[in-house]
Amino acid sequence: MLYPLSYEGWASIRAGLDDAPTLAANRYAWRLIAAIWEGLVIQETLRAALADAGVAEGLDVPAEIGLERPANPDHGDWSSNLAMVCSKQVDGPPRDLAARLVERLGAASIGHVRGVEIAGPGFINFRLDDGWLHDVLVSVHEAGVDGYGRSAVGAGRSINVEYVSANPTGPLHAGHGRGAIYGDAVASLLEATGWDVTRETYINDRGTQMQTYADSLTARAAGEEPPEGGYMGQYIADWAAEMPADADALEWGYARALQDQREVLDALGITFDVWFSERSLVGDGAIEDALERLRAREMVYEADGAVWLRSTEFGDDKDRVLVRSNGEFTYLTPDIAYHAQKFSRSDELINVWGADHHGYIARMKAAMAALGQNPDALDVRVTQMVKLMRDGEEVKLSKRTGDIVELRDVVDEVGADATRFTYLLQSVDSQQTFDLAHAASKQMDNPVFGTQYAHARLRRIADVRAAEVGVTRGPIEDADLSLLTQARELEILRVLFDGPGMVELAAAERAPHRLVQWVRDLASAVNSWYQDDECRVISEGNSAALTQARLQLVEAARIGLAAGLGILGVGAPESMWMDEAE
RNA sequence: GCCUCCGUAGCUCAGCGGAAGAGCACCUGGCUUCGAACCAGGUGGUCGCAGGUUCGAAUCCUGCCGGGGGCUCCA
Repeated sequence: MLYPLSYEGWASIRAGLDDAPTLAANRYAWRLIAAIWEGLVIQETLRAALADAGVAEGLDVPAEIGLERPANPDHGDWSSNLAMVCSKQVDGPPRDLAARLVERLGAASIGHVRGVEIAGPGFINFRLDDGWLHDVLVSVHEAGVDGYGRSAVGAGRSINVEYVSANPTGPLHAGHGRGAIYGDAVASLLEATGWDVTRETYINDRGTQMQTYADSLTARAAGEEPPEGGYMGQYIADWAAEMPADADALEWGYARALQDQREVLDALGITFDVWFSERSLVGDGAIEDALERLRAREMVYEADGAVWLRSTEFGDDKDRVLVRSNGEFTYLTPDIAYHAQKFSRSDELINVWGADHHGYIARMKAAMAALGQNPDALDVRVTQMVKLMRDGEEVKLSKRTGDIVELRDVVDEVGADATRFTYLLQSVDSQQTFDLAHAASKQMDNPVFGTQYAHARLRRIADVRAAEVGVTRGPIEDADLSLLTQARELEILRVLFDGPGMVELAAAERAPHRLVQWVRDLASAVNSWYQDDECRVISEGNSAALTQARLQLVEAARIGLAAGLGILGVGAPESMWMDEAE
């Protein structure tokens, strides 16, 4: 590993590992070791130093010492709130405690730290030399596109991510798209952090809506209007025209709808490990088994000729019917069996549902609790609605479905990468306005374009421009990275430092938009750097060593963009010339 | 009525316990130089309102106001 660790807290590592009074320092020593192992070490070095200072000051040091990179450069490179958090433990204002801590810190020599100061209500601000950022560059190279941002925090745990789960009675619409791409990105984030992930979708291929769908197809095939309450979209007529005269309308229509859905999902790069058929639960008696388990636990009762689940005992508003008085299951019952089955395959479950299913969460969690499962191991994520716009006007109609916009139309109009990226731009907690024209735009005001463009620019420098002047990037060990001193060069490295933490955060929060935000930040840093004459990679005024150092930076930034986009399922193009893109 | 999401710059939205942000729009400036499909600078905000918790609240809690969604022996 490439970190010349000058922090003398190493002494405390050796001395303190079995020294009970310095348990806190001990904990930080181990964290420091782990950080060195993972390559990004500066944060834990500072934490270990702060922990030592705190322990020496007699403080009960918190398990997670607050340490962040302030947005305002006046506040230094790193900033800690330790003195404020611990001020209750001692007499006097936080700034005084901070002063004592800083004094103790000064005694140690901490790698890359040039100065420590107290600011505001008691922040301890560290100023570092640029070397810590050059270390970042090396670690990015070592990780590469396939390793950068990835970690093992979820290792050893399995998780099932269920998304899309649409009725096989027609095409997917734009609302499905949000859940589909969100679920897929969450699955990728969890994979990137070491989880054993199953991507799964549930097919509601049983029940009354299938018969309604079949009746609608049959009616259209006979040249009639669909029955009352039937499916009215133009696609029904189109598909009916394709349907062979002797086909079973339900089975044929089922296959047709599934094929249609699969095509769009394929176009978006979404593939499932498991397509779970609701019917299969009937075949293997899983529904009856689940009911039996609930009965055995005395979680059901009969009333008014129906079978009820005591879901109110687990926080639901009301008890829920499992078997109607006419003897049929409600929608809930097979779904309970399905979730129980998923729990037999994975440690944890994530469901991605549309906002209209929000009210369903409490009863499903209650059902899991009634079965003896931990309801907290079922994480239901709800995606708020999407409104489609084009040039400021709402788009409501689709060619085939009549009343809703098909996902296929979105992909056809803006392309798969832009569709994915645009859906992922915002938190799924907020309603989204998806402007089709904007998402397809080939200008910097479109974040998709700006990000991919940044990657293409880097490729152009590294592959084309360097070759034109007969330069190739050598081994990073031979590069003098200390030549990278320009503000915009260092800014790229700062953003690259944040990447792995952002992936971890985005995975933990199931919030891909956090990673999107980071990728945009990196692209923005790259695009600014690119236009800066002081940062030119290929230039007559540059020494060979400077060119080499900058080529290493180009590759690191490229790795960051490609890895981030890769986890999001968005392409990192080598070129974006219009004629090549079309 | 109950549950839930949202309310931050003119617009679209991040930030969700630590020292108010981005893009667009608007104003100004920059192409004989790695792609100006670009870049830089500037204007612009009592973070819906009122209490509370905290050394510290856009961020947590409570109540209200405004908007979306849901409350079915539908799926």
